[in-house]
Amino acid sequence: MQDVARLAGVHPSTASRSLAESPVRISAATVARVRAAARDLGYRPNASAAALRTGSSRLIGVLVHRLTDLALSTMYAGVDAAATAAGYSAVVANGLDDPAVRHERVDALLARGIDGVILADARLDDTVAERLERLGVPYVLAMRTLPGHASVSTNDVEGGRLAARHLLELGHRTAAVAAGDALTSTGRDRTAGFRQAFADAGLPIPDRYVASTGFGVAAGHRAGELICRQGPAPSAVFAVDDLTAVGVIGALRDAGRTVGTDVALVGYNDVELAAELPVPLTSVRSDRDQMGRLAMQLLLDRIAGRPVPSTLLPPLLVPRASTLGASVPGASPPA
Amino acid sequence: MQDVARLAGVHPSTASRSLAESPVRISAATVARVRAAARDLGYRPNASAAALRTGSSRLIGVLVHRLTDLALSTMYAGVDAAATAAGYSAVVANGLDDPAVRHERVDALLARGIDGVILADARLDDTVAERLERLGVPYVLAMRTLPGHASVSTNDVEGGRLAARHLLELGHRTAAVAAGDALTSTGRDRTAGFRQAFADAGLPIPDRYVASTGFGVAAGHRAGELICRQGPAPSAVFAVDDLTAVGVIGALRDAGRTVGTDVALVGYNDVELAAELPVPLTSVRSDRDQMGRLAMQLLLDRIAGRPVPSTLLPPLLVPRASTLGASVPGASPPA
DNA sequence: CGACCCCGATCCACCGCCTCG
DNA sequence: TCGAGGCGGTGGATCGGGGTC
Repeated sequence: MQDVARLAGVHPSTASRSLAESPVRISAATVARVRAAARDLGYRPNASAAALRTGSSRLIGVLVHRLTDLALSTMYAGVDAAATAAGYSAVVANGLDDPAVRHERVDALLARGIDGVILADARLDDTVAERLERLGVPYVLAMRTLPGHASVSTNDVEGGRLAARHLLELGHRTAAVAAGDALTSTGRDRTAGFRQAFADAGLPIPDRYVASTGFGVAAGHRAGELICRQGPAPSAVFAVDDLTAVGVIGALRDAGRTVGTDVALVGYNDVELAAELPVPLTSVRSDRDQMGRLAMQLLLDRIAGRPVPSTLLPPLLVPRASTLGASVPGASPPA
Repeated sequence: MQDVARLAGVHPSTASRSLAESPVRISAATVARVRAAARDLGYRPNASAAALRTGSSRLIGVLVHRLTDLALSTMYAGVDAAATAAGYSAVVANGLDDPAVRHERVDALLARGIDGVILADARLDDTVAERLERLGVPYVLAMRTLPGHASVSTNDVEGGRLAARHLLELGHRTAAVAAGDALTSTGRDRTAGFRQAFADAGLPIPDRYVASTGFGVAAGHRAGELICRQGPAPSAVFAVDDLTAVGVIGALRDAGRTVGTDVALVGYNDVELAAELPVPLTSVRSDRDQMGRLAMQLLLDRIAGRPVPSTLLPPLLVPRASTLGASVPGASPPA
């Protein structure tokens, strides 16, 4: 800054003002001169100094349970894009769904002086959101919701219903659910919407067909195994997450059943690979890029002290061969 | 700090030194008293102030092309674990394989005063690594290599050879390659190792069977389409990345061919979902968690001014049904 | 012609921590 | 163990010069 000021022939504070987004009380000529000098010198403001002085680090924290979850990493891409555009940088922390780890990671973020947090790993049984609230740290939930906290998510109850109606229309009368984690809104709401639609059709789904083994490939495999062990075998399975669905595919395969032929399968999120599987996977699409961008936008609003509303993004069913190709025993095909 | 010092009944500078990792010239009793006071007050040192004063932000940057690449997100998990253990935080930046974007993101990282960079998106045609070198910013390459720069990666030439030998042993005499991005070491080396092994067996692979369409599901689909357009159809395909392999599966399916039955397919990285596909995918395993941890370790060494060696991790072939189940036209099955 | 005002630039104290003397 | 200075920006307070009535 000293150097820039010297080169431009002005006082450092004048240089500082000239470099601000919208310089005030500085002549256009001076601004131009200073900016040219800054460019020539390759000047880069020291973020630590600015943060110390202003009290704002322009750093935000993003808490996820695992970044290897495809749905989360695509959501994060949206956060990153919006954050970068607003001059913020994002620090991601893996919470691993362990309460102790999550609080530790939040501690580390707070010590960094982050301006706000995007909580993408909210759980019904934990207190990270409450703690942020109590500490007065701006935060917004993404992907998962929690009553009383602002969030951006897909309308998961509706998404579950969409999956169910699709299967019902195809003539299915029994279905199982790989329900993810029962302590997350995503697992709970998608499952609830699905079961509700079946119940509304007079075909309630017994609890033993609902396997809450968690999210991810391995968890999906376990869910598939549990479901296969129940008799009689359902003609359809709803997995509340696409990678979980892939695990289900593996377990069904091991049990000698073929998805898309003798079992229908619906996933959730519509990640890119769903369409490329040997039997393309029917999935409920969520707009995760939008979710991430919106979450960042809301966080900026909260940081600015504006009140923020929760937002529900609409889900969209994308039918593919994993349901369209499956036969429905004991039912006539739809018109 | 003032508060902590007051509560402990000492001078702020004494408190500061008591809170240091290994306090010097302070009595044990004082250290204990100060630390107790800090704990009671929930004292959190201001990272910006410390960074400004010491010149070290304890922040590192990680450059990836996309975090939605499963291989990279698992690698990042290793980086994150090692960084956290060492008291560092990682800022991830998506470079999107666009040179301009990458340099911009590096600019942003530098402005943050990051202590070092893990470059996981190195390309043969670009200059980010050179620039970091020139600027004197400590950095280490991960996943991809570049001649003359320290890196941690899988021995990709060997990995390609493993894939080829496996197919050769099964009796395949023709193969195509979904070769990823030709300007990355991962695409280039894996492909080179594979072709070399086929050439060594007297079965060189013509260029038209090598599709360098990039990484990822969509790129894999394009590669599969290109390969299908060539005649005669090869009995095996090697995709240099598992998600790319999934795209290949989709394209082959669209062309009426079935992986594991009439085409053998080998992927790379052995991501978790490979084993769960309807036809489990043979893949060359890379230890990406280890890769990330090691990269962080090497970066810390470089930050400390120690010279660092490049490291090659050994690949491991994991045979599954996508190759074991495929018939080999015109060849007798292996003994 | 003098008093006043306003705009552009400058001065300086300070953010919180670290470390030398 | 204490005291003080300074890391590098920031922004309120202040100053000065030129135009205006």
